[in-house]
This record gives sequence, structure tokens and C-alpha cells, in this order.
Amino acid sequence: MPRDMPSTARAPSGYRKGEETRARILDAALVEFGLGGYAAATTRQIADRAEVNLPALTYYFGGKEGLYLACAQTIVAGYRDGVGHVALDVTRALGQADMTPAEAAALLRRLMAALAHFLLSAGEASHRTLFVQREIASPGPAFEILYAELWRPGIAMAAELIARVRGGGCDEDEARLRAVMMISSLTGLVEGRDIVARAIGDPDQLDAVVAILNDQIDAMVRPA
Amino acid sequence: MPRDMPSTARAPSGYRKGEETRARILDAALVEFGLGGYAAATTRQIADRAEVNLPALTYYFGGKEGLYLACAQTIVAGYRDGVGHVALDVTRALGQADMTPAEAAALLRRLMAALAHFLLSAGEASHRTLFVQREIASPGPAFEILYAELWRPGIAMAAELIARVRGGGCDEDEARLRAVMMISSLTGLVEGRDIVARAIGDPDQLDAVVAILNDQIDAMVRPA
DNA sequence: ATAAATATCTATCATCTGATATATTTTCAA
DNA sequence: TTGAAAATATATCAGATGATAGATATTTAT
Repeated sequence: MPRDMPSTARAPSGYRKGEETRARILDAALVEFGLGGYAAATTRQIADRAEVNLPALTYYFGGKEGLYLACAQTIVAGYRDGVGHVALDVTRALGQADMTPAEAAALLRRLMAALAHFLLSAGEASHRTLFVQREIASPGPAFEILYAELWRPGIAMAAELIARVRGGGCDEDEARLRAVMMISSLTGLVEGRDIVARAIGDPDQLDAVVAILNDQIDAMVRPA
Repeated sequence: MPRDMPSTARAPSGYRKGEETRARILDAALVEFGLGGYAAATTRQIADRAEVNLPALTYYFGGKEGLYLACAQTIVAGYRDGVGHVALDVTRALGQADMTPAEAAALLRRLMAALAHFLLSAGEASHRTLFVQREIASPGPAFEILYAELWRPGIAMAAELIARVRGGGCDEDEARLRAVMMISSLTGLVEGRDIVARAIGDPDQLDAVVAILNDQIDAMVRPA
């Protein structure tokens, strides 16, 4: 299918087999890149996990870096699926002038719950989150897209809502700092999943996390 | 100086030059391992940064893995210097039976402030924190020592204090979850230092972070 | 059925990586 | 000063890595 190397589009009339292979490679790459990062993941490991031979990676993605970028775009698409709806509601509500602290708190609760679900839900999510956090911690080829599509809007929305929850008693920098810390408390749970598992007998972690976040949001809306 | 490879001790009578070289290699390795992780950092990059030739790494640390472990031990030593005193106070206080929520909150504030200083203070700290977080996110040769010496006691102390701050209204799992999230909100600031810098015009970030942590602790002590 | 497009495979290359053998220089005790 | 230990340097090795050339197989349109 791909004659030009890093092609994402389909050929004019529908082949099948190729798309499945492409998806298998992408899944395998997300796991390997997520576990070890760009440099640590080898093309052979990815090919083995995908049950594909080595040149298939070049054939479908143009090379290791193209595959890495394709992973980033896949993650962004998943984020839009999971958080996009809430993000749209938040953006609309922020466009309107008046918003009570209680209304802002309710939106913030929804936003954080959606983020928690996207970041913490079992299975693929942990690899996605590790991938994103690794790229943020040491910027590589996919930094700009992940920052522009995931972190920047996430911080911006959370910060604006936090500022409105706290009314006048919170400048913009503090609101952004609180936003980063609140989101980081979620990503840290994924990065530390091994140590969290050792510390906590974990049946319903997602619910417990959302409850704690709601608690923190409630604390912000009460007068200090 | 080293005849047996991964030696940390000094030779019987005092040479000088070797210790300085060893320290230069260690510093360079902390930077490179912190930025890229074990696999991404190459021995040549480390040697170049330390202004040393390649065999010096084997000579002083027995190889790449020995150097990595030496970095971890250096970090642990730095943690003891920075947080050990507070940790001792916390341990002593927890040993005694009675502790009011207000006393627990005061100790928790001190502990979190010390952790924030250790994790966020400028310069070497960011490489240290990145090193630790990377090892926690994908366990390697240094996982056990970093978990046993840094994360486990940190979580344990914070969780016990949180449980006492909240009195009966907080089971052990919730306290540990809150502890992990609170500490992760700090490490996330280091991992996301590039995006934090974009979002926040940062003069006194450390003070602002400590203020926010104190705010969260105050919220926990107030009745829900 | 046939040719072209699409997909998969084997074999191999140039480069990089960690490590070491070995030579040379420096340091210090006697 | 002299000899041994300690430290630094050069050159090189075996293996891994990303990538590609080129052969082969499969699918689709005509």
C-alpha cells in the first residue's frame, strides 16, 4: 500500500491485509516505546512483538522515527475520543462570561474524571501514558504534537477552571501550577504503577482516585 | 586506584587525581542517564561529558551497569542528606502512640517541604529526579535500591501522617493513594519542567509549590 | 488469465555500542 | 632515584542496531 513512505491514508480501492499488519506494528510499537522509550526500544523487538519481519516497519512507517510519530498521533486520536467531548463542553462554558465557583468546580470534576479515565484505565492506557510522559520528560521527535494536543490544552482548561473555582484569591501562575500538579498526580500513578501495586491492594483504584480528586476540588471551592 | 572493578572505597594511602576523575564521571553519568535513561545514554557520551576517555568508565566503575548503580547510590546518599533529618523526626513521632491531627499535619508539612526541596531545587536535582522516576517507571538494575531507600519510606511516612491527619475517616489504602499522588505532583513538575516553564513565568516556584502543598494539607485536616 | 500493484521475505551493509587488550604516563613510597 | 602501583591513553573486537537491496508471494483490476 504505501508507495510514499510515511503514508497514513489508504490506497484508492480497499486492500485489507496491509491495514491489519500496520495496526499490529503500531500496537507493538506503543508497548515497546512506552516501556523503554525511543532509544531503548529496538526495531527488532517491535517487529518480533508484532510478529512481522523487520523491513515491514520501514515499509509501513518509513523507519523508526516515522513509527514513533505515528504512535504519537494514535495517542492524540485516543485522547480526542476519550476527553474531547468534555473538553468541548469546558471550552464552551469558558467562552461565556459568567460562571459561579460551583459551576466551575462541577466542570473541573468532569474534566479530571475524564483525564483519570484516559490516563489510568487498564490495558493500553498505561503504555500510552508512559509514552507521553517519557516524551515530555525528555523531548524528542513527538514532543511538539503531544504538548500542543494533550498537555497544553489540558493544563489550560484545568487552570482556567481552577482560577474560577477559587474566584479572586488565585493568580494565573498559581492556577497553572495547581493544574500541572493535579494532572501530574495522575500520570505519577501510571509511572509508579509497580510501586503503587506494592503499596495498595488495588480493586477499584480509578474510583478511589476520582474520589480523592473531587475531595481536592471541594477543598478549593471552600473558603480558605 | 581500583584493582577490583566496582570499588567504592579509596586506596589505602591517599591518591587525589583519581577521586576527582571518578566524581567527574559520576556527575556526567547522572546527567546523561537522567536525560535519556539507561539504554539511551551511551558510554561515549558520558565519557565525553566527563572529559575522560572511554576505558576510564570500566576502570572506575567496572562498566556501564556499575556506573548506573553508583549513580543510584549517590542519589540515595543525597536523599539522606536532604530528607534524612526530617524522616528521623517523623519516624520518632510515629513511634509514640498519641498524635493529634494538627501535629500530624505539621509533620506532614515539614516532610513534604523537605521532599519538595530535594526534588525541585535547581541544578543537579532535576537529573536526580529524572533518574529516579525513569527507573521507577521501567524497573532496571537500580529499581530495588531506589524503591527501598526512597519511594517506600517516603510513601510510608506520608501515608501514615495522612491517616492521622484525617483521623478515622480514611482507610490505609486511601492514605497511601493520597501519599503517592501528593509526591507524584512534585515529581511531575520535574518531568514536565519544559512544559511548566512554558506555562509559568517562574521566579519562586519552590515556595509556591510548598504553599500549595500546605493548602492541601490544611484541607485534609478540616472536617469534610 | 494476465499484468500491475501491493505485501512479505531473506540476506546483507554501514554504523554504533560496550568492552578489553595493551601501551604509556603519572604518582608515591622506599 | 628507582620501582611498583595507579591512572590515562590508543587501538581494536564482537555483537547489536537501523536500514536497504533485491527476490518472492499475494492481491486486485482489467
